Amino acid sequence: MSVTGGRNLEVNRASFEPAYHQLREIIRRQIASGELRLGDRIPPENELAQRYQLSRMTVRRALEDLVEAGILVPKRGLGTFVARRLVDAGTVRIDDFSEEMRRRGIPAECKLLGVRIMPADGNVATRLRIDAGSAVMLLLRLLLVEGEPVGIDRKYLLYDRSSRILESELEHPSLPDLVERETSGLLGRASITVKACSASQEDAGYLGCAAGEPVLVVEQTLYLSDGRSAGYGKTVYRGDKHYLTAEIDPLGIRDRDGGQAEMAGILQRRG
Amino acid sequence: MSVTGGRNLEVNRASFEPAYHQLREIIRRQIASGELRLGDRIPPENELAQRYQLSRMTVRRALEDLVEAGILVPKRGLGTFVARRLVDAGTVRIDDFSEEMRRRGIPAECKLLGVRIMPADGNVATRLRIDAGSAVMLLLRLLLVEGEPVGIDRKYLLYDRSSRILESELEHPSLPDLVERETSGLLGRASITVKACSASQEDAGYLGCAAGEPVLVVEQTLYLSDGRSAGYGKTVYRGDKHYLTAEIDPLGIRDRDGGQAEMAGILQRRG
DNA sequence: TAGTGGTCTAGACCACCGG
DNA sequence: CGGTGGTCTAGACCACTAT
Repeated sequence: MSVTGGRNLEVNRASFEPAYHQLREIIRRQIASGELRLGDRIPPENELAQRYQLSRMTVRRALEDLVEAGILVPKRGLGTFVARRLVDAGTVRIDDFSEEMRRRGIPAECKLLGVRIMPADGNVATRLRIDAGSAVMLLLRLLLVEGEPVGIDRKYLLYDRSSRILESELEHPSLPDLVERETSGLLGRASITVKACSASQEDAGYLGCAAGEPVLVVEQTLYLSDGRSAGYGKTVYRGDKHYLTAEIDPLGIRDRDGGQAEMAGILQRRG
Repeated sequence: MSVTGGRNLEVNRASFEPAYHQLREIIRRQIASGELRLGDRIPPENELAQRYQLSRMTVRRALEDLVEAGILVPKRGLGTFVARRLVDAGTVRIDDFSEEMRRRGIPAECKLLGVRIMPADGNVATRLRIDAGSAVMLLLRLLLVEGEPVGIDRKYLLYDRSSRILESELEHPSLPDLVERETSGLLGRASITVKACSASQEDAGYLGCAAGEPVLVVEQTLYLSDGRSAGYGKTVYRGDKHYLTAEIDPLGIRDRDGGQAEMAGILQRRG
């Protein structure tokens, strides 16, 4: 209680928690509590080093994480400032259905309806950059929650007759999984789109709804490093049964529990 | 041409480009070219330091960026490895319409249709965690591309009669913009959902389509650090005229032009 | 000019992991 | 055990910014 007047404002060098973790959380708490306000300049790195008895490199390591998270904004020659905007836009993570449901804690199943070798139609051929009619492999899966279909998933791969797909590996395949198993070459780039459409007659049949009902469509195309396409996936979700969601919480306010800094993980991925 | 046989494999200390930038790009190029393959172990940090005549801390600074991007995976006691999976899921950035169109390079307009003080209906009241019927402020904007409406945007704010909204500031407001202007307090957390719905009669009128047509709905709720809600935005896009999209390109393969490492920016945000 | 962040060094000790 | 990455130090020089 000597210097600024708060608690938890010193770095405990005896702790197993790295010093830069501790300093990072101290600063984060100072922002969350209002002790540091949006747009404020924080003390210079040298001052923080003196204040907390750390080397400047260690102080920088602490600030680095907060800068990466968009919470601090360094300005050369001027100082480091608390961002004026902690929450701006957001990002929605696109996972394969099984993964997403696991993340959300919702019990879900995937039912493999079939694996077929078939000629590519126009859309698939365009996506895979092959001639229409070329042989492609299709994996068709029904996505269910509580036994009710919520989505129908199609994954198309360039057909290579030398490959052997193991049935046992098809339970929860993500598109990258499949492509990596089927293709030699570096999987380097991907493209994603999310849109709203009307359910086709065929999809409505799978989904147990009427044709024309709104569906959420997530498409993913994967490319190899040489520019070739490697795989195309299209997942069609019933609009009334599935949605995408994300939480943005840069200061870890939701998870605050007064305990030690176990919320450090929040910084690791911005999502 | 003394050591490993490629070009561009030395760090030029006379360059203005930081050494860690150069080493990072060397390693990235080695992965993109196949010289380093997925799952490979890269040389230990001490070896890289010797090889490129850098200190170990500088080597670590170079690797740090690649680890953050998910391209390298360090394992304590074992070494640092090229990730087996460079492209897994992806993230779709959710921007305000104007921002998103600017990013995509599509000319677009926003037309403010009105600002109203009105009682909150059930949905809005729930989102803002207030009683139904409480006064809220609504900003209604029509989103257009080439003069055609593609979306209708509603932003709801807790109404504070002490505030003065300037008409001139309402052209391209994002929800965080508005909330910050209207609310005192730290804007600390946000929640986003993306779903497919049928156009309501009212929205169909704005969008120039039939009621029941599929629409893409993006909802955003902002919270203050004390847990109160601060703003709720709902943007309804014509399903046939607007979609969300993202490109994932961890190795910068799309942008490679053979020139110097001007593609460094790719690492800065995973998006 | 003085102060700031950006980069870099040449060490150090540690925890972890395989053999 | 030896090698690896994780952390940390106490300096250094630089480019940038404001005054």
